[in-house]
Amino acid sequence: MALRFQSAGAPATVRFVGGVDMAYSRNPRHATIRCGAVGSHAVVAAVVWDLEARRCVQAVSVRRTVAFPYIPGLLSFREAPLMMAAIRRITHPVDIWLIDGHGISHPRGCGLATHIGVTLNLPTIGVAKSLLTGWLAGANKLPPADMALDRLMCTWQGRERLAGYAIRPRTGHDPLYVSPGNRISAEQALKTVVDCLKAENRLAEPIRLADLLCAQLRLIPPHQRGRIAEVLRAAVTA
DNA sequence: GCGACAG
DNA sequence: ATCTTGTCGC
Repeated sequence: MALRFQSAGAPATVRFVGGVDMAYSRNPRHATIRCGAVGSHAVVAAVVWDLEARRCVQAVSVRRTVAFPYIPGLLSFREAPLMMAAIRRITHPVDIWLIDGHGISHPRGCGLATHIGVTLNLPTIGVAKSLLTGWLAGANKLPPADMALDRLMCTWQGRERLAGYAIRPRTGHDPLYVSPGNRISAEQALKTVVDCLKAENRLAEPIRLADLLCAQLRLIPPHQRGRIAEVLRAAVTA
């Protein structure tokens, strides 16, 4: 099958939603390298969330040395290789992936979620916590404080278009920016993310779980395989 | 030239 | 993202 960069090819039903996130830690062998810098370590966590049973069915992690610096607009060069390594470790079926970053809401229409989706030919959704580019329809620049949901507009390749949606899962908190990564429409992407929200949290559950895992795993020395396995095992809900 | 800039 | 004390807001 040829690689596709489009909204077609979406999953017929969405039950198992994957979530991926990353965190950085220091390289134990090179105390001089700052955390997050090239040469430091990165921890990736990937989880599978069962929307029907409302539980986590699998959790994996990958740890690697960071090879590319952070450059706004080029995040996928830094994080996509590691996230894809974690995704490949998942054995449980996954209908669609939630990626911590933007999809087509990107200066060139190709954010982290799009990059991963196209490369692996998987349905992906970008779920970002802040804006990289673009604006909200109706607003000039900043999201209105009382906004519940609004269209996210973006311009790339000289054309203005709907990039996704901004939603506010918790009133008073910052919005979440949802845009298609690959093989899904903006509307389907929005619905999927909303379905993954828990009333008490700002983040969609699959990404929140991956977030939590990373926060714990980054504090564990890489050689302590037992402790890492223990944390991953505890993340899977009975 | 100036400011903005996912994680 | 990560490093960090006190501090602003609900």
